[in-house]
Amino acid sequence: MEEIRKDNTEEKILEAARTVFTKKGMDGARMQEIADEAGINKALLHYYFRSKQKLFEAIFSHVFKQIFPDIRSFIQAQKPIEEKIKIFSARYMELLMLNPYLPAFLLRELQRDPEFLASVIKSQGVNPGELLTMLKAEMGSGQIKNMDPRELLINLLSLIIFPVAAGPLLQIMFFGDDPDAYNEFLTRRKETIATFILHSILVK
Amino acid sequence: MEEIRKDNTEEKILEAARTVFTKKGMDGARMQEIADEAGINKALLHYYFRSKQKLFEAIFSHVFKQIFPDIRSFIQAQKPIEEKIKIFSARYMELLMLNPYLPAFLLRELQRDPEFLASVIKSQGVNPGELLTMLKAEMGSGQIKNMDPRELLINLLSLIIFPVAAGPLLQIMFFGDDPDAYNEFLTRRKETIATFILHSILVK
DNA sequence: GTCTATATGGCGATAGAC
DNA sequence: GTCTATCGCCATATAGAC
Repeated sequence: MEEIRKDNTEEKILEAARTVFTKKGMDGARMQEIADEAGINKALLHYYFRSKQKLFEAIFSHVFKQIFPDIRSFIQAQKPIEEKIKIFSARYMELLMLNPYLPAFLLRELQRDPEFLASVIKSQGVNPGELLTMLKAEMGSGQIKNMDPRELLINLLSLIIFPVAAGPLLQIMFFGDDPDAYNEFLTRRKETIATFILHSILVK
Repeated sequence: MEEIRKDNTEEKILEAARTVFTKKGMDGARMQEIADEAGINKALLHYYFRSKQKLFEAIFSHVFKQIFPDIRSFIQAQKPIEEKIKIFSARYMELLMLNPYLPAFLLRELQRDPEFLASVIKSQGVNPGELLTMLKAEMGSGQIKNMDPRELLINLLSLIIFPVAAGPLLQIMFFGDDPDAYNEFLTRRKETIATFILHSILVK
């Protein structure tokens, strides 16, 4: 259910703020730069959003919603666990490759203001419980090895998110600073991550 | 080979700057806060390090050296690959658990100024080539499955680094915001990461 | 709603006494 | 080497015309 981005000023501000904040972070972003990006002036930013903090919070909540999307749309309940993990990896990698700044942005800001993070989590009702219950059920039915489902989920998230978050570094160190080569590597991972995980958890 | 931290002013500044910079980042850090942490005044910071930028660069280089430590001290050449991976995981996790701010700090700053990052990498002569060659040799001798050694290494780093970098978030979402529970989880990973990896790559 | 002009505060950096 | 006092700039935020 995609929101329709209207061509009004508020939407232009939100899009500009998203661009600048995710790249520079709260501390590094400048209201002037956001205004330039939106093609307006600083005063108008304060007219629509009272302060930089308020504007940031709007962006953060939106980004958070995006990076913790509705899990049910990823994982259809009737498919076998192999399929679920394959689909989840591929879709999530695609999402991050389209928004490569998001992971590092989130990691940065959750360290800067953990209390605000906690409030966002609460207000948005993120419930990993459902996902963990599904994994536990798969373990109970003998499809995959018995383990702490949190560990499995965190392993999966690590393999997907870290290579994007650390992209600039890994690209330089392992791929001769060639963006195309690194993007190909990330694209391959859409499949290899699932393979890698499944080799570890499938009951032989 | 640990440097002896002398009790002189320069060392006090470096330690204070490290504390503040790794927690707040370059943009969020304040010279006043560093001075307070060091028990001196702002002017003295500029006396020892000309500018905030210079002080930051000193800290960044030091931290970078720490997080890309001499690999040879981790991995003794005569041991089997299973042992090498176990030792590497455990030692690296210990290092990060003692310095939980480092991963997020590095991820933040490498995005802020990729060119400075590249210059640090060059000047410090980081050579993952040696490590990749070792992995490739293990594959050639049939110990582990044939794959892109970069993929294996990046998977290993992902599983180690991400859970620390995203610690504050994962702790809230999966561990009832209990720091002790989360630390126990990380401690368990010192072993489970190696197990997880080895299940995927060992030739049966 | 949108703009220009300006107030207000904070921060990096320096001057200069000791 | 270490301090106090201060400069000068820049960023957020507001006042007020249109």
